Amino acid sequence: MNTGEHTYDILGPWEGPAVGLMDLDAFFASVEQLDHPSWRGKPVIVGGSPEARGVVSTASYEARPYGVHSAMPSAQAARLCPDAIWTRGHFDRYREVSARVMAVVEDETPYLERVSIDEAFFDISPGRYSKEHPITIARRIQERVSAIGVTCSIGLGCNKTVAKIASERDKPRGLTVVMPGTEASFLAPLPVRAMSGIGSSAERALGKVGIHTLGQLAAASISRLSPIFGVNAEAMRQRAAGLERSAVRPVDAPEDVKSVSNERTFAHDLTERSDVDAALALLGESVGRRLRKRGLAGRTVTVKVKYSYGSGRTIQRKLPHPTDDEHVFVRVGRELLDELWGPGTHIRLLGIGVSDFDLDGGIQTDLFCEVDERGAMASERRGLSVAVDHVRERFGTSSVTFGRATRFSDEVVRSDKQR
DNA sequence: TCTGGGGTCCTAGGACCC
DNA sequence: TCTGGGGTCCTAGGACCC
Repeated sequence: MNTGEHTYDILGPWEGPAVGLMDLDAFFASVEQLDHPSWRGKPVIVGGSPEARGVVSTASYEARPYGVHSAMPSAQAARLCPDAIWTRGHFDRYREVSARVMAVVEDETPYLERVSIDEAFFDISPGRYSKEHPITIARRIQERVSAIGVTCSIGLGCNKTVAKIASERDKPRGLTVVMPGTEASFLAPLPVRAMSGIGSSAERALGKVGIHTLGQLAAASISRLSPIFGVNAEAMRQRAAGLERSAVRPVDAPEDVKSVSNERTFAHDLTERSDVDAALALLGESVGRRLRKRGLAGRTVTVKVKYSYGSGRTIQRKLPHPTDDEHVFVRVGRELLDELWGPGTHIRLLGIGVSDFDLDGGIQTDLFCEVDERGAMASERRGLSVAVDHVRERFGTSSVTFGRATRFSDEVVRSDKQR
């Protein structure tokens, strides 16, 4: 529990809305420590390998004093903290723990808005669902989450912007409360970058017109903000002033997916077109499997490339019919690649994605099979894809690989093991 | 040994239609 | 015979988030 200026042990009355933001502390690393008791109390880093141009996804609190943090290149993290325990991560397990945590919060209030695997807003305004004091509920959420084996920090305030910023004040295991009526003075001295939605680009643009703090942003004229935020200028000003009123909106994550994609940065640039095609097939397999698992079929195929000299391109094409079959969308992906490929091309990153979903993937795909001139073949291939998915579920991802993808797959495994 | 792998949302221009 | 305007679809790219 925080003992700082924004925490209150004596519960005064709470007037108006109460919104919380729960953030799981060093979540991926904490799950690893939960699952590996011998890793507890030691620096643990979840991320890509230092040899393969990886970056840090999450560093445990034991690793942070060494200067290791999220998004840092793994090579740098390995130099700073040579004794760290490294893992690439176990995302199915993280999803499982996350679901249990979210169920705890949802048990306290049905007004839950999951924003990522380790974060959620919740509305605990007195009288809306429970009459209990918001601070009482927030403390109980922290206790109940701890019982699962991970910890969380919570920010509590009158709206989402305030709750989010408060949650970052005191980690891990912090509870930071901004009492109603104090939000303007809480926000005013903070740098504009503290507010979500303002990244490096907006920060730079605001700096050029002399706006550095949220207080200055709250006091700025719309004519000064419009060139930077466009139609959102008024909303951003309101948020900076502590006046945001956007609702906590319950979202069921699975049905809300807008796109499914897979991309990879290679330890060594790809320079042979045959390797690129094989890589695309392998990336596409995972996309197809995830689409079928969720019952999604999409109409737009996107291919993404980053070249060795840093610049990147995306290119997409709309299909006549939605598909969840990688044999279909990888073939389109290869055609799109023709436009990004030329002599001497060095590819550092390659990705493929499917978006623009129809409501019912399965039925739409069957329609596709009927109208396609090679419909029978497409239907057979689909049966094969589903069968392969089942084998993978039981025996692991590397148990089945198609023709040309095999060579690429071996190379990936080798480079992963160089560490 | 400098920069990942998911995503979402917005903008802007061209094509095309009426 | 020379130029309007609105609407929608498609595509590429940028900003931002965890």
